[in-house]
Amino acid sequence: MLRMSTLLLRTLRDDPADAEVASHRLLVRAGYVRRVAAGIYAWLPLGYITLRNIERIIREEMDAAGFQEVHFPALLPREPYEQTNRWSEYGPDLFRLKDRRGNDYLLGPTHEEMFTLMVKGEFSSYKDLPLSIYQIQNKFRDETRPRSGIIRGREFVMKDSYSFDLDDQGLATSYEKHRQAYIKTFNRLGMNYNIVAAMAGAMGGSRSEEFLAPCPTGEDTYVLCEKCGYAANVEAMVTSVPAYSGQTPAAMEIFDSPNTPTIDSLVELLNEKFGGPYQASDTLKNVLLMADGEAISVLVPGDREVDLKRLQANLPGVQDIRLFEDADFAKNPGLVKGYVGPQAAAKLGLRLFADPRVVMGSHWITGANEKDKHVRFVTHGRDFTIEKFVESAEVRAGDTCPNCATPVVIDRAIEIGHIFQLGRKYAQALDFTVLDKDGKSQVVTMGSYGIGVSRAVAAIAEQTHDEIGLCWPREVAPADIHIVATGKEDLPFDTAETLAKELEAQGMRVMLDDRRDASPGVKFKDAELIGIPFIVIVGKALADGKVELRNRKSATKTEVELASAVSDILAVVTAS
RNA sequence: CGGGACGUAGCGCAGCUUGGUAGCGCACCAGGCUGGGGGUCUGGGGGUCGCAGGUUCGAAUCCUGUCGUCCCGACCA
Repeated sequence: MLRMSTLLLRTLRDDPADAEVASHRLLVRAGYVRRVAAGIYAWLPLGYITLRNIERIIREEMDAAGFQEVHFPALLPREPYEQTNRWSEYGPDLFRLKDRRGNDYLLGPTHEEMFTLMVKGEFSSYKDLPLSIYQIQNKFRDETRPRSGIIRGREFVMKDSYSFDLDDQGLATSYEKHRQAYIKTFNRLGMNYNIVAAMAGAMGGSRSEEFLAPCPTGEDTYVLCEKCGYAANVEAMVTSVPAYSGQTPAAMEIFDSPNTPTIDSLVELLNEKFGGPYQASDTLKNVLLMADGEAISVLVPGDREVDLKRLQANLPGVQDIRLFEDADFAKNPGLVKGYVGPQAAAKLGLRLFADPRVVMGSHWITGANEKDKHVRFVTHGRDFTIEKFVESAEVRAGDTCPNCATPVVIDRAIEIGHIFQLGRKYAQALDFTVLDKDGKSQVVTMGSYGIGVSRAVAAIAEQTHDEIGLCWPREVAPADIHIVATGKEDLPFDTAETLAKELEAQGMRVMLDDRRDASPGVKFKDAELIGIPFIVIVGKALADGKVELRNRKSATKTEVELASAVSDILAVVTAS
C-alpha cells in the first residue's frame, strides 16, 4: 500500500520554469520525476511505479508473442560499432568515453551489433531460426538539444527487439508478429495511435512503420487519409500525380524579367506581361543544394518549398544536405541566383532531380540562367531531362491520398514505436551466417523493433491529462484507487485504513492519503494532480454510513454504503 | 550550429538601471486556530547570488571571460 504520509513525494503548486509541455509540467508537479541534468531525469516512487507498469505490459506482450528477453550492458566497447561503421556514421549523437587505458567506449544508442553478435555466438543453423529477442534498457544519445522533458531526453528507457530469419519471407512473418504484438501493447497502454508508413532510411531494408501517438506537442508530422486510412510520415508520403495530358507546348521563349528574383515578383510580372491568370504553381523553382559537397538541383513547382528532411530521406546514402549559400554561387559562376533554369544543368555539371509533380511532358516558366531573363514553355523531356524523380516538396494538408485521391489531413504526433525490416546490413558487417538445408552459408536477415518506454509515460500523460492534472489509464496508473481520509477525528482514518486493506485483499492496488496534517482541499488537489483513476473519500458522508467514490476522468461522484463499499467499489473499478 | 532569453534557498520569483546588513511566496520546523477544495496567525531553519578574473574602501548589482540551462530553428535508429 502506498501511504501519502510516508511517500517520497512533494507536489509542487507552481509549474517548473523550464517545463513547456503538459507531460513535463505535470510529471514534475505531481512528483513523478525530477530533472538531474539537461535531458536526464530521475524517477521518484510514483513515476517509477508507472514506468514499471508500462514495462510490465510490454514484457507480457513480448513474451506472449514468443520473444525472449535478454539484457546487455549500456556501456559498450568500440569494436563492434567499428565493424558496422556506426562508430563514425552515428556522428556526434553517440556518447563516447575512454577508460583509464585510453580505450574507446560508448553508451549504447541502440544495440543491433550486440544482439547480432550474441545470436552469432550461439546459433549457426537455419533450424535455430526464426528467433526474436528483446531487451528493456537505458539508451543514450547526446542530443544537440534535449527538449520537452521526458519526451526527448539524452538518457531514456527503450524496449528494442531484433528478429533473425533465413529469408525475406521469414522476415516478413517476424515483422508481422511484432506489428501485432505492438498493436496489443499500445491498446493495453490505453493510447490513441496511428500506424504510419515510414522511411527505412539509412538503415536499409524494405518496410518500415511508425506508431505515432497524435498530440499537438509531438515532433513528428504525418498525413492521414480519413477515407481510406492511408497514413504516412511526411517523409514517406507518396505524391499522387495525374498523368500529364496537355498538348505539346510551343518552343521555349526567353523574355525579359527585370528584378524578379523571387517567385512572387515573377508571377506579378507574368500577369502584367502576358495577361493572367498566372500562379506560382505555373513556375518551376530550381532549388540548389549541396549534398555531401556536391551541387545538385531539385525542381519543385514554384508554390512549394523543398522539405530538406523529406528530400534527404529520399536520397539514400546522402549524409549531409544544405541549401546553397552565397559562397557556393561564387564558386559556380554559371548559376545566376534567382534566374536558374534546368535547361543548362548538364552543361553546368549539376545533378538534376525533380519532384514527381514535374511530370514528363509538362511545361514551365523558369529562369533563363541569365540575369533578368526568364523563359517559358520549358518542357520536361524536350528541354531538360532529370536524373530521377525524388519526393522532395513539402507536404500540405489537402494534398491527395496516393490510394484514393481524397485530400489528406496533417497532424503532429509523438513517435512511440518504430518497426522495420533491417535486412542483412548488420549480419553482413558482422559476418553472421547460418547453414541452410543444403549446407550452404547464408547471411541472416534481421528486423528491428523499438518502443520508447519512458517516452510512453510522457505520451500517455500528454494524451490523457486535463487542466487539473494527470489522469492515467488504470493499467499504467501507480494505483487503482486513491483513498482520502478527511477530518480530525480518528474514525475516518481508521475506516479508510480498514477499507484500504480490504480492497488490497481483493487485489486492488491502493494509495492511502493518511496525512493528519493536510487539509481536505490539499488532499483533493493532490489526488487530482496525481491522477489515479478512482478516488474514494472517507469523511463527511461517514455520518450517514457512506463513503464517496469519484471517477477522476469523468469527475462523477457517487456515494456508496460503507457496509458494501468493498464490493461496490470493486465492481466499479473492475468494470472500467 | 544560428537566433532569443535566463542562472539569487528544494520550487516559483523580486532585488541589478542608480554598488553599501540578501528579500518575497510555496515547501520545511515549532505552536495556536480551522477542518469538504492548495485555509489562517505567531515564531523559526535554510542561500560562497553558476564559476573565474577585473574595477572599487566595498560587487548579487559595473566590466571581461567562462560554464550551464531554457525557448525557436537546424539536427534527430
